[in-house]
Amino acid sequence: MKNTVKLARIKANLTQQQLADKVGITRQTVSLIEKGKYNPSLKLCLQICYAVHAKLDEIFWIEQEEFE
Amino acid sequence: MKNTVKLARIKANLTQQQLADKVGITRQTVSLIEKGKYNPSLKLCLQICYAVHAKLDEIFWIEQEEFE
DNA sequence: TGTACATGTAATTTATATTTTACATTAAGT
DNA sequence: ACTTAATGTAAAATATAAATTACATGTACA
Repeated sequence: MKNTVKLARIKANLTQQQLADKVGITRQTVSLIEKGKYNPSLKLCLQICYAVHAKLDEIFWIEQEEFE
Repeated sequence: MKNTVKLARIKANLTQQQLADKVGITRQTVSLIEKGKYNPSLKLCLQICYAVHAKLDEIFWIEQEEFE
């Protein structure tokens, strides 16, 4: 699950730990999501969006051609 | 997890079963997602988007104020 | 009537996201 | 050198999404 969470997080000036705290998940989960190794739930995606002031498509959209 | 999947599905002229087949999930899962009783994975959200020709924010975005 | 389609939903099982605990690496500051 | 913050990652446990099976309702249509 490729995404731009890392970029958005840095733009929001947050460490993985700070983002994790804001969202209420663990730092490990943030790390794995940024690395594209997880398929996060919609709820989590939305919470990340709120934390970094972005919308879903900015961070999580993947064109169908490059999906999987 | 409120969303507009049902609307988008009907606009795309698909039954729950047809959408389920396109996405590769069961009809029950589609029903439960439409009813907001599931918290679908990002992968599933994207596949639904592709099937109904929409983007994530059109179907799954929830403003923070009305989140949960 | 009766049959088929579309949908809602419940119980159980299975797959997998996420947590927890833990250890490693790198870079910055002392 | 030493410490600390930030990050990557692995193994085992837990939580939960999703599948499976099954049954119920309403509607349209013969």
